[in-house]
Amino acid sequence: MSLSSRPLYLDIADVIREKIFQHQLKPGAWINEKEITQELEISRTPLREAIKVLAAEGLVTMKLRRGAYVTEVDNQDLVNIFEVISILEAQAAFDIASNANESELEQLDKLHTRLEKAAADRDIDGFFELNQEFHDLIQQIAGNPWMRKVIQDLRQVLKLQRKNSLRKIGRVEQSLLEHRKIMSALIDRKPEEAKSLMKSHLLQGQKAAG
Amino acid sequence: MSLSSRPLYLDIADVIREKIFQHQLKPGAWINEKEITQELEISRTPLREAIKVLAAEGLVTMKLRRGAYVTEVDNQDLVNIFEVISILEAQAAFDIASNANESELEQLDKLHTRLEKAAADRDIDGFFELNQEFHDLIQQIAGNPWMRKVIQDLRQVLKLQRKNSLRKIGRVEQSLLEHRKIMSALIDRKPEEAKSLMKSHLLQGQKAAG
DNA sequence: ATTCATAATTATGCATTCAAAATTGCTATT
DNA sequence: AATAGCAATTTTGAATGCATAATTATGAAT
Repeated sequence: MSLSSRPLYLDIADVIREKIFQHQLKPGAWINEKEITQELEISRTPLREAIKVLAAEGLVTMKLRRGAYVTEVDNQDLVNIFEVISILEAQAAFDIASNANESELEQLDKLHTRLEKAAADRDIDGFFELNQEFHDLIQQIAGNPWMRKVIQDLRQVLKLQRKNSLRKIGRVEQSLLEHRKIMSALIDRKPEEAKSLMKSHLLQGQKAAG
Repeated sequence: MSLSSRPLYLDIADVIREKIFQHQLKPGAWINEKEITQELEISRTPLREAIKVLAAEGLVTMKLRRGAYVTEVDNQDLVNIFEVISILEAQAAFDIASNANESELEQLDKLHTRLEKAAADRDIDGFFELNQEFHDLIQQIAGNPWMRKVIQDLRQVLKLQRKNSLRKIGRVEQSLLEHRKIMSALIDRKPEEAKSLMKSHLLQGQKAAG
């Protein structure tokens, strides 16, 4: 075998990450190495390397001599993480309003249209996915890969907590409204407005989650 | 033995991290596993786990089937990293000016005094260390551990590039001047001023480095 | 001497093994 | 029946072993 194009531990990290997001492994749960090695038919070596990667991402927490546990985030963590994300994404929105070219704005607008459709269809899961995509596209266009990585990692940690704010009644509509305003500010090239709209949009999301 | 209070791979990560910062391992250099295992008299297993931790921190870069290399940061990386740091630290300064208590401000002031002394003594290395401490204390007091972690990781990556801006003539004095102003803004409880001073302070540092 | 092909060496990725610590289960005592 | 102490089991942390890919060395042909 082993003509794989990427090392096994990365694939394993992906599998575990998914298990965590699907809540097959819930926050606080112990990660049973033996069980996973048997299920995936691998040895403990790449599994343990994968766990270290997830620990660095903040998804799991290592305890000395007692293995790895899915990270539990409390309300204070949510507040703190949202603070970082909102500051950075607000800046990204500012940068895009200032510097993005037309085709980039068009990409955003297209994605936004799909977001509108998902909302109209009451497709909450689809909306959630597209929402993530939207925010990541903003990072992509803003063009700071380090910022993007920081936000991706933090958004992952947010996903640990499944009381997805979008499930609150009215939140999808509210969120969409905010998105529309942000899009307008970007297209109209109003950096300061885009920035403050994005910031309050994210802080709204936090309030809805908390 | 092995009545150690922390797992071996963390110690090993520390050793390699130091080697990187001391430029014993220079950016772009291949990390020779065998050499390190022999030098530290350990096996490859914890070493490889340590390398994964460093990779997650951004200090080393893995290449499939050809091992790990010390990360090389180019000028664009510097710009991007400084952007993230400056945005976040500016916010932290804002928060401190708004919310820190007297004893916290005193701690900062004390550290600042030591910074002044190092500068007066022309102790550039000491100044560098204390400067790091100062910025980290700000994070500590601002009280957002997620933000602190993000900044710590990014600052580490900055340290890869040794053309330490403080070695430029006049930069220590300039930096000190900026610090003084920041301290004043904090003590005078002027959040907006602290924020913008901190931001320009960090962007100055970037310019000096670039 | 240079280049190409091939053999030898080395390094990586992963599996297996081993030792020490932690957990669980059992027995004896009250 | 509850608990303390000890034995058995499980699990973690780390070392060793092995297969394959990558690199280097060797040598033949031009």
